[in-house]
Amino acid sequence: MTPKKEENLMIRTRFAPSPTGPLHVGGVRTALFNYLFSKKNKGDFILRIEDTDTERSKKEWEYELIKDFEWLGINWDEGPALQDQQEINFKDYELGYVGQHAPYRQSERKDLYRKYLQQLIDEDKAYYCFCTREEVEAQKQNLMSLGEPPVYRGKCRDLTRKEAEECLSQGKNSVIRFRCPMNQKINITDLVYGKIEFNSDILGDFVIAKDLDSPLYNFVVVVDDHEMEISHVIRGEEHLSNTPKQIMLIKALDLKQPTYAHLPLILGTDRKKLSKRTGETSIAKYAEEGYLPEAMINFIAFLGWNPGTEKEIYTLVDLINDFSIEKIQKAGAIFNIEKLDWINGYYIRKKSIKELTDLLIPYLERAGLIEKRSFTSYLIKATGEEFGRDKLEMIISLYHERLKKLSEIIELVDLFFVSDLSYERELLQWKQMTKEELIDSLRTAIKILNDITDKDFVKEKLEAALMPVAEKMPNRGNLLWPLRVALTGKKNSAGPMEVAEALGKEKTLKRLEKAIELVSRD
RNA sequence: GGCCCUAUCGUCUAACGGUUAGGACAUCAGAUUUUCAAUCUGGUAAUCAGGGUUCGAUUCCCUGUAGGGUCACCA
Repeated sequence: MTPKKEENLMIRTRFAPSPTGPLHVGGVRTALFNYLFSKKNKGDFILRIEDTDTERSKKEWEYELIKDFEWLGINWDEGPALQDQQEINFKDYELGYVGQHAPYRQSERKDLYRKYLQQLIDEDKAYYCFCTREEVEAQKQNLMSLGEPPVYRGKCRDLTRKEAEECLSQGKNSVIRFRCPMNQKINITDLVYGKIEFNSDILGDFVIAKDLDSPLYNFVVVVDDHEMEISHVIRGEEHLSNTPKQIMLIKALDLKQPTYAHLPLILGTDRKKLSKRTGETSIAKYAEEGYLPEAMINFIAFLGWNPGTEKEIYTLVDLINDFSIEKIQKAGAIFNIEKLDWINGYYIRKKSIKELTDLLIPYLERAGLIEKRSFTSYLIKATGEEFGRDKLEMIISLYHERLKKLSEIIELVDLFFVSDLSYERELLQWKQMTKEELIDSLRTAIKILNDITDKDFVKEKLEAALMPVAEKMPNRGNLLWPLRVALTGKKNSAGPMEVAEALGKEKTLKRLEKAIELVSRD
């Protein structure tokens, strides 16, 4: 049992979420930094499920959380493991574990906690408290109004063991409090914030368990981090004020203190801790919106960290290579969605059309625009037409550079999947064109396009036929703008030739006729 | 209120105590365009305030100010 030297040097980090809701982007950042730090140092990254709060913890959130990390491409060396690699759904969800310290779910480690809890009680370092919540709350309010630290200074501290046992046997409601030593200096050397000193007086006798079988956060975290041999605790700054409590427990239990690194908060636009009030916080929602995992990783990594160079496009692997804890910022960082959009657009542009198409098909299907027919063919739901994968890729390529997030594809390409366009006739008009000029322009376009065979109905050929005529007009827009609007029904879109090609000759001409009809109508 | 943390363009940030305070996003202008996007070029824009220390502070120290976190039988 004597620890080997290598074990002491081993870097082991953990992310310890509680499955009480959707995974928060702040949680992702914490997990990411733990992951990067461990991988950078050839160490292990552990995922531990903190589900001691049985009221709020749900298996379903745990499942979602694991799926989210799978999506992000962050994996762990120890922790819950999906039973098989297959696509699973929540109904079939069952956990196995990988790693030497299983189980990794706190609800399954009760025996362990009880042992440590009992030890503290036996050594009189913890005691039963029978005060009611109301009493404690009133006391706290009173102390706050006096400007004193709002800590527990109750009477149960001095109960003899016998008195306590008596109350217990009477079935009185109780909690277990840590007998926190007074007037002790607690020094933390935080890897991000440096030296921080607390005085133990501000802690009071905090509650460490509801009963022997229901330990609470500050206690279990200490036990588990020790049992799992965590070397570095990297977590959000909101935990900084919990750290002295945990250190006091570590001392009482005579355990080894891990190294701490607290991460600055991710802020909303109101400069407060990011919350639903000021922006979307759930990583799954970002995935749904069509942000790419590599963009999320890249963006989140740069919230409170930078490599110190001007490079800012980073893959997960690059991040592992260049990550260093010294470069972590001390001040909170606002979650700047504009920059995220830019990074996401960048990664979208880096995708091949094939990859992008694969990513986009589910969005088109969900929007009810298309339906998959076979491996390479699809159905336009509005018209019943069948078309091939190559056509789909062609359409998507037109919008490759215009996409900031995947979900935007719908409003961009819907024009290819509807039978009738609807738009205001004013939109057809380019600059100061009269109604007659407009009709004339559309007729010209029809005439030119009609002469082109189906086979030659491709961008280059269309350009060759249309452009010379357009050049002769007072302004190219006189011909091209009405044509483009007639085909797309939109103020902004891809160019008219490529849209015409994607539409095909028949639909192109039909839409031009419709446009003339629309303009002529009185 | 107690304790703790923080402070450079609007935002994310760079700068051995010596730089015309740099970059990116956003924004503005120009180029390119039938529109939008993409791309290229250029511009606007910051050291919270006051004291020290120093030949010299964005940088070190103090005070103030402003923001934030936390004070659960949640994590």
